[in-house]
Amino acid sequence: MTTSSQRQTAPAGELDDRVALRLRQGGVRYTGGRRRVVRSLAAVEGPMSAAELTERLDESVPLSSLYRSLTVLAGAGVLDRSHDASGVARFELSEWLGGHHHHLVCLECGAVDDVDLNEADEEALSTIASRVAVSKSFTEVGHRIDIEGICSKCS
Amino acid sequence: MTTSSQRQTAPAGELDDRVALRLRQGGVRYTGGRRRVVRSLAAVEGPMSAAELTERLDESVPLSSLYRSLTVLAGAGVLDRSHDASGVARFELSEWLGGHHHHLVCLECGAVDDVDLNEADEEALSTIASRVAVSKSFTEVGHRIDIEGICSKCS
DNA sequence: TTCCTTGCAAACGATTTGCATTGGA
DNA sequence: TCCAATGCAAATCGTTTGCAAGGAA
Repeated sequence: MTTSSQRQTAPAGELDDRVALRLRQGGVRYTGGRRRVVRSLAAVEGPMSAAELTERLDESVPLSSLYRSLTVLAGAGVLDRSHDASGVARFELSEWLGGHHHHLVCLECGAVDDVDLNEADEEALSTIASRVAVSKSFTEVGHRIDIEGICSKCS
Repeated sequence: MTTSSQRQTAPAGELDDRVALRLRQGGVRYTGGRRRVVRSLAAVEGPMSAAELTERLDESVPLSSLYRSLTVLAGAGVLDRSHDASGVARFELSEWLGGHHHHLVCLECGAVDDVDLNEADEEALSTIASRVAVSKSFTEVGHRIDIEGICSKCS
């Protein structure tokens, strides 16, 4: 359930500023607990579960509080929530913070790796996605390819 | 949580035969209950939850039995399990039975619609996916685009 | 003071499992 | 006959919520 990759990472301070602004606009505080959650997620690649997050946060945060932070952050659009193969919720920075990317999902160990496409591929994909959306009278908000298979560790 | 679309549907009998063979090879029986599940899923577009399935199966099947059927069928590779926005499991025929397709996910009502790509787009997408997989030493088993947005009913 | 946030414990809901019964090859 | 499949009820487990205490504006 670990992950690795490379991605353009903005300075930590700038990240905090952007999140703080967003939360303020939503009328909620950017408290220490929420800040720790955001920083933890910014430090890893791939979405994390609440359980994994508590391990990373040395100071033991009660799960209920953690879930509340995650819920608030997701509601404010700071985090994206998805679900792994076993249905457990996983969180990652939203695209406007963490960048647009896709997922490699290992069917063996469940690890999720982030990948960026080169510009040409990304554009080709976006074109396909928006064409489909239009043909179905669907208002596209985003798209993502999930590539399923077996990661190098498991094969 | 409903859905609509078009897709090549094989004759019901042939579907049963293919599933029966697969299950026999896996050493499990193709019982009446399992047959009803498979037929229900073949009759709709988009993945269904266990709860939705019980409604469709007039004869009231206990949830526990239904879940056992779904687990067996997914384990045998007859069904694919995914999860909706709230983490509830949804099942659909595996691609070798139901055909390769992609999903339009409505962020408002949660409906999932199936979409087929034209040959050219599908090939372009496959090429991108396999190129990514290779570059990450990942053994690709499959891929799918999820297009998120607002469906025509909700907008 | 006034709300928002946090802890703790209890409540929830989807899914799973133990066990006894039923049913098909 | 014999083992897989099924029902029912109880158990799990991730996640949510009620309520009282703590904190920031």
